[in-house]
Amino acid sequence: MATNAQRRAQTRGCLTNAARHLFAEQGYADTSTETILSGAGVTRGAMYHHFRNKAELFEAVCDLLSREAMAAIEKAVAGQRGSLATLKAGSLAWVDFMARDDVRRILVVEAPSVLGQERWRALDERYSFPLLREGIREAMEEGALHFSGSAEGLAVLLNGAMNALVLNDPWAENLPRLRQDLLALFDCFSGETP
Amino acid sequence: MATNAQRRAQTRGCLTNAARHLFAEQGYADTSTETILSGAGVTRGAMYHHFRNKAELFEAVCDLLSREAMAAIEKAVAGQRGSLATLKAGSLAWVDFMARDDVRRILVVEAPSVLGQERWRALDERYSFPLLREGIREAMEEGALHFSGSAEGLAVLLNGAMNALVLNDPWAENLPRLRQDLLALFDCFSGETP
DNA sequence: GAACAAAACAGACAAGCAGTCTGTTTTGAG
DNA sequence: CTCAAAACAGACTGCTTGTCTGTTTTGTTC
Repeated sequence: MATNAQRRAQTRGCLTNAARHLFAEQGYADTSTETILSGAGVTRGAMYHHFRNKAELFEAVCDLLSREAMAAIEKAVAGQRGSLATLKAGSLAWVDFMARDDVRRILVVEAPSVLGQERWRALDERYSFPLLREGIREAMEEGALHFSGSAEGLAVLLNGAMNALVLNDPWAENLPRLRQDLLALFDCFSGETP
Repeated sequence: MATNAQRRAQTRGCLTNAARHLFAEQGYADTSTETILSGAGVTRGAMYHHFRNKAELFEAVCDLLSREAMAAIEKAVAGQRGSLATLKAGSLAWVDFMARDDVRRILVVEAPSVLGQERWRALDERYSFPLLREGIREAMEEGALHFSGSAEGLAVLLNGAMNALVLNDPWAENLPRLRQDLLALFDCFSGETP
């Protein structure tokens, strides 16, 4: 007594939910589809009806996490005034979300390899990257940010810097210090001489 | 009529050489050990005598490429005068080396996932990262670089920025522009107002 | 240089895995 | 009510990795 759309959402939800936890714990390669199936209470046939292969299920998990990241950023940005403050708040929210063990493992460590460079890039382009790029562009146009290169280029560089911040700190022990360093980096563009 | 050391070097060399090309072409997961074995002209027993598993062979390839990267950096740095110029030249050499299709695929895209975050970090720490960190420290001490955060932190951020530069440009089509943006980023710390 | 040990190698083998395939049940449309 | 399509079930297959036992080659010691 369920509509097809409901059945679909239910099955896919169970799968992505079970998969996100298992991928986060054991990584993509060490998580067998069998385990996901029994964790989700779904059969093989059902899974391959909804996803072409294991990698596509992984991508669905990435989409899920990316949407959660967006929500976290938008929440952090909501109360901010001024393009630079907004940019900083959004960036810190992104870093804090990505630094979570499960998120980091899936979106930062495994995703490039599992999805391949292009699909990984497309994922970023679909979610957080435009936010960062437009935030930078806006701040530059308002004169709150000075950079002699392109806004797009600066966005790529800062995006990578934040990624590294997360990746170079396996247990988030240095996170507070690195967050400060990131803010210091932003200040280098805002006209404040250190 | 070969010494054990020679036999060892020969077999390991054949394996890492075959593996580096195959991993670069098809990625880690899609390259079977069978293919590597026949490509290297080595048997299964020999391979597992020298490497505990496939991942350890991959790590040997990473070490090989990292050493080549070091050589490229040291060559580029050789004729430079001044800590900032040295830092810039070394960084660009690193970027150019990493932007190579084979190197990027193995060291940037696949390595974090295959080695795991910690071993990947250890790899960086063993090779290029100390060079970058010490270059930055030196430039800061000489007053050629100004940054209100820590040298270590700035090294992490810049390292990530360069990584992203490579990763966000799948076919190196924007590399010249992004190289310029990277130099512009360095200038933000060198006291030059854009 | 013979005998013994250790390193290097060979290749058959087993367990596990991803994806396929055929058949069944459930929903939707007319 | 009927037929088509979506959703699901589960057996099955070919491939892959790592292991295991045995063989060859090198090194060492007397």
